Amino acid sequence: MPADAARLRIGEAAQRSGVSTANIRYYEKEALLAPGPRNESSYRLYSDADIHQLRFIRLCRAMDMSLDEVRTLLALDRSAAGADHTACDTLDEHLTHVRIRLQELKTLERDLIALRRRCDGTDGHCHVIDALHERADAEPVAPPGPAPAKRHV
Amino acid sequence: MPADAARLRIGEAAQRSGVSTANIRYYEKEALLAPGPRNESSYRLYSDADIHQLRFIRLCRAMDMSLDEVRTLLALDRSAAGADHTACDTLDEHLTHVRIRLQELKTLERDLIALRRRCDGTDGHCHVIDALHERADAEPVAPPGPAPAKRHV
DNA sequence: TGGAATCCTTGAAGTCACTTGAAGGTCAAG
DNA sequence: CTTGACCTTCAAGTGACTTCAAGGATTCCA
Repeated sequence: MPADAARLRIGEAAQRSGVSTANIRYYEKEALLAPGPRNESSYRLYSDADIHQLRFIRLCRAMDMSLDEVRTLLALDRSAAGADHTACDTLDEHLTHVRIRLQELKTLERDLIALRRRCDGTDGHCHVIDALHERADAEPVAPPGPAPAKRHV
Repeated sequence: MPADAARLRIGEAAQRSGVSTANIRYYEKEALLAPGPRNESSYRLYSDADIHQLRFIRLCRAMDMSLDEVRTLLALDRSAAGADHTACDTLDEHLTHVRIRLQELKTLERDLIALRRRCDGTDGHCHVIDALHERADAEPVAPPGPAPAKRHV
């Protein structure tokens, strides 16, 4: 047995993982972290491996993955992954989401800058709202298509 | 009186504005659209001005403004705006949000690409999860600071 | 005239990833 | 012996919606 794994209570686990105590409990409820041992007062106890897993989840979330995507990765991890490329597929899909969102935001930034300029006009007045009204009339309504599909990014 | 404003029922209002019927009712509940007249069967009826306002809201939402920001703009619009620059301030704040988010997503994209490369490795195996594990250990936990503050973008 | 399809109404609950709150048990220090 | 920091549970709140259930209105076709 390696140096006895110190069992931490949820507060310190939170500090070391960067995941709040409430959030840790939430992840347990959502089956992203298996329920572990408790002490005689029903306090949850966490091992280094648990801390690592929490940090893993936090990292994935920082990359804007959904909890479902994280669940997929964790499951792959447990069940002898490496052979197939499911993790890659998950990642590729996610990368696609991020890129689409990036494009949208870039367009958005341009739009907002254009809008903003209406305020610095020659007459010292703010025409931002006027501009929005003009565009509300000009904007085409989504063509036939069945709504642009929601993403989680 | 100008050419009698045709009063549309919610379905056609939805089609012309690009806002779903359920969403139109939601906006009414959230006071983004004042409750208008009904016909003898309690069907909501919408004017061209209502359609315009719905498109205005949709445009703002497409720009990732929160309903609160949109409410601010609508209120300014009603109450003789133009004199002051509150709309501009709202817009500037929003632009800042968008730019921060843009930076985050760019970093994210780089990270994901780096991660993805672990799959095309020389040994034909997928090391994406390995890479995530390494980073979970390496990542510093947030310093003292009081959490990074939530944004709505 | 009957009946099916399509529209409209309401209110309630579901979504996602959490956070916040209430009400209480446990434990160490002063 | 009390204070305060920690832990427990369950419930409800957040934003911006969507979806569901149950029923009334309208319209079309045979």
